[in-house]
Order: sequence, then structure tokens, then C-alpha cells
Amino acid sequence: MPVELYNTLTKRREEFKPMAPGKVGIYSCGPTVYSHPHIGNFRSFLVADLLKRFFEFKGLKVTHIMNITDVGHLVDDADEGADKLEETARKEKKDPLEIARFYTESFMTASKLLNIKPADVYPKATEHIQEMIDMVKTLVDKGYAYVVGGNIYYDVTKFANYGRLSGNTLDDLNAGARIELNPEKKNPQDFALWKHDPKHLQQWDSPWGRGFPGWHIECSAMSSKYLGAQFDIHTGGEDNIFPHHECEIAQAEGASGKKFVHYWLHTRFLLFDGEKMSKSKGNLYTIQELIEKGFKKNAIRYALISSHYRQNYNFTFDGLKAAAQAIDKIQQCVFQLKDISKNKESGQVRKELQELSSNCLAQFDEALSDDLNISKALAVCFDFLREVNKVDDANSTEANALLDTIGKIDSVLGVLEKADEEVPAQIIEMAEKRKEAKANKDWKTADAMRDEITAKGWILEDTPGGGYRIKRGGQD
RNA sequence: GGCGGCGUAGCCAAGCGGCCCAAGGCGACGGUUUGCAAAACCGUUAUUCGUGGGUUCGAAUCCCACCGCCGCCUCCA
Repeated sequence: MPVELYNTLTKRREEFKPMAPGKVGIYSCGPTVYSHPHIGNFRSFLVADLLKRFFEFKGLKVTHIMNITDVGHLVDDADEGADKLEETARKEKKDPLEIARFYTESFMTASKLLNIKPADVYPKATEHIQEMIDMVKTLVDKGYAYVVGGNIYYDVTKFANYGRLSGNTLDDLNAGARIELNPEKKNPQDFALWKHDPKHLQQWDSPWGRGFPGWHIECSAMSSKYLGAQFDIHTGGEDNIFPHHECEIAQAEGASGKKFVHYWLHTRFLLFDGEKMSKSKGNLYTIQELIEKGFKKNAIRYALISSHYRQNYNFTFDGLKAAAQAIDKIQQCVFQLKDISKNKESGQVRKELQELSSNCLAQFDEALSDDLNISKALAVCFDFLREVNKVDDANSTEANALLDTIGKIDSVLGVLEKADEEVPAQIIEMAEKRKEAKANKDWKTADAMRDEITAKGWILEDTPGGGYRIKRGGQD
């Protein structure tokens, strides 16, 4: 089944053809580590994760690179030299690298909580200064860039395709006229490749004196290093389209003379309660904060991946609760199947169940192949679950086969708990007491036990065979 | 000012010319089941897709206008 993806570069859906058969190279714009990444950042990272897991589901070998920006981006294009990382460093009176390390750790922790598969390499900008200098040198040598004092600028008029990704033209950009004129630049749209500013905390030696790299060069340099001058897919948030990715293309293609990236995927912004997320509105939640509020980590993951990546998703606490319910629906089915798998005889897998599984997987594949149509894919998943729940005479072999199918789906979704949650001995004791009371038809004691378990934050459900399932209580 | 996206049930969200009197999830209501619950299953919950026109044998899907929301053009996933 061929995969179709919407390519920002061509502004249409295209069949995905990897450069090397069976292999995919993906570069994702990662976090700038001057603060805790929030749910919006993670939506974009989760889209990359979903894409990667889906390719792996289809049997492709994925090489995934995600950069860690530990050199701050400039706040503006004027010569102020203040950047976010530096700002935080000055405010917290810490070394920029110390800040970067702290927030990188925060990012990694949250990624793990969200069950994001680690990238193969997380290159740090500060560890690739030499690669950036080399690329800048090439651009100067080839005439794409010019030196003014200790600063290097990219001359956008030298790169014919500048604006192709974003749809901007130089004329339109000039009409925007929100750019402060910098007398050093030949054209207002020229962007910095290397900057000189003695006030800057992070400085490196270069052929043009001490300074620091411009905003965009790190991604061009690092992606080329780890994936080659040409690679398959580049992902990021919609805000990256311009100027960041536009400039990346100009740099990489200027330096190599080859087409840089074949497919550009951009994730649309997340809204919170219908509003743009921003610091002033106080709705920039981090993953850790949501977990502290009592929401489950897999519900956060589900909520963030459950709508199409090219659509604004309105993130709400109610949505998070709905997500938790949806996951429990899957989890419940898994629980029943495991129960059957343990307690029933083995046997043949009926043809109709084989077909149920293979149809489900084929439709799931088809849905995601359709530009990652996750809504359709989830619908397939729940339709399958309904059919499975109707089967009341499965043998253990069949249960295992169905579990295997759910496992394959979850290898992409990544929302199921790997192991059954550790239930405290005290709770199990109460559940056993209830079981005994039930056997004696002592409903009063049985109900009291169940209430007590509920009060302790757990939920006890009876199963038809006289057994029970204990699960974590809801959030809030 | 330039470029782009969106508006589908109480909420989230597919569908993008006939299979649609429109998937799926959450919620609600009724039923089966259960000691009672929960879960599961069955059924109900949009004859209608922001509004008004048009094209077409046929439109949620195409065109036009209008209204509303959002994003980018400036650090931002």
C-alpha cells in the first residue's frame, strides 16, 4: 500500500517514494532548550513519532534525527544580540549550557512519558559549530553569502527558489514591511549565517573572528551530516515553514547544489480551549504539569495524536478525559483477551477471526497511508474491537491471535500500558474479601469492600466468570 | 497590506461529486446482561453538513458572495 503525504513544498499530496528502497530518513526540528517544552511542542514531536512508527509498522527501516537547539535564536533581526537561551541564562544567573542541559533533561523526560520512540541521534547545535562554519564557508565561497565585518549574511537574491516552500515572494515580503532595516544587509530579507557580538555569552572562534551561528544554519548542517545532503522527510511545526525551513533550503541547496528534502511535513498549531497558547494566557501546559493534575500520560498522547496533523486541534481537559475513556475501551478488550488466553483451551483460529484481523490491519494501513488519516485509523480500530467483544467463545489461540493484532495497532498508536498496573496488596486483599463475601451472597460486605476500594482511588469491576478487574480510578 | 487554513450532531472528529436519510470516539437516554454496579452488546441521539446564491441528472463535497474563527509574514512546534 503506497503512502501518500501532503508535501508543503509542492502544496499537494504525493505518493511517498523513499530514496533508498525500504529505508526512510527523517529529520525533525526539535526543541529549543531554554524552557520546558509544552503540549504544543509535543504535538509536533508526536506527529513525527506517529509517522515513524507507521513506517516501521510497514516494515521500513527509519533513521530519525532530532536536533536539540542549545544555541538560542536571536530575538529579532536587529543587532540586539539577545536570544532566548541567553535571556534565561542571565535571568537565572546560570551558564547557558547548564540551562540547556536542564531543559534537555525535561524534554527527554516528557518524551519518555509520552512513549515517544527515541530518535537515533539528538545532535546538539553547540557540538556542531565546526560543521556550521564549514557550510557557511562553502556558501561564502560559492557567492551565496557575503561578509560584513564579523557578520555573514545570506544573499537571498542569489537563490532562485527562495520563497518556494512558504509561497512568499521577496516582493510580498517587502510589502509586509515589518522588517527593521539593517544597513549592513544588501537586501532586507538577507539572513544571518554568523554573527559577531561581544555581549553574547556563547562564542566560538571562526575564520571571521569570534561569534556565534545564525538562526537557521544548525539544521542545514546537522541534517546533512547525519542524513546526507539529500534525504526523505523533514518535519516541524507550521511556524517553521517561514523563515526557518525556507532558509534551511537556501543554505543546504546553496552549499550542496542538490535538492535538499523531498517531503516537508508541517504540523498545525494546537489551540487550548479555542485559543492560541501563549505565556500571557497561562495555557502553555507541560506534560509534567498535566500529569500532576492527575491526567494519564497515555491519555495525553492519545489526545495529541487523535486528530489530523494538518488541522488545528483544540486541546481541552474534557478531551483528555474522553481520550482516557477511549484508551480504557481498548485496554478492557485486552484484559478480556488475556483472561481467555490464560484460562481457555488452545485450538484452531477460525477463518472468520483470521479475516477479521487481516482486514483490520489492512484498513488501518490504508487509513494511515492516506496522509496519516488517524481518525479513520482509529475508527477501524474501534470497529475491530466491537467485533472482538462480540466473540464469546474464543479459545486461547484465538485470543492470542487477536491480542497480536491489537499489539500491531498499538505499535503505531503507542497508548496501551505495557504491563498491568501494580495494584497495591491492600487493594487486592479487599478485592479477595469481596469475592468471598459475594460467594456467600453477603452483598452488604461485598458492596462495602467495593466502595472502600473506590475511595482509595481504584475501580473494581466484576467479570462474568466470577473474577474481577482492578484498574486505576479516573482523574481529577 | 501579502500568503494560507478552517466552519459537519451536546463535545471531539472522518467524509471532499452519486455507496451519505454523513464513520469513529466521548457524553446522554432506553434495552439485554448483572445480587446491585461496571464492562460488553443492541438501539436512539445531524433528512443534514456556517449563511445565501449558482453549476450539475445529482453537492457536505465544485464555483461565487457574505458571515465567523485561526495561522504565517516577527522568537515560537
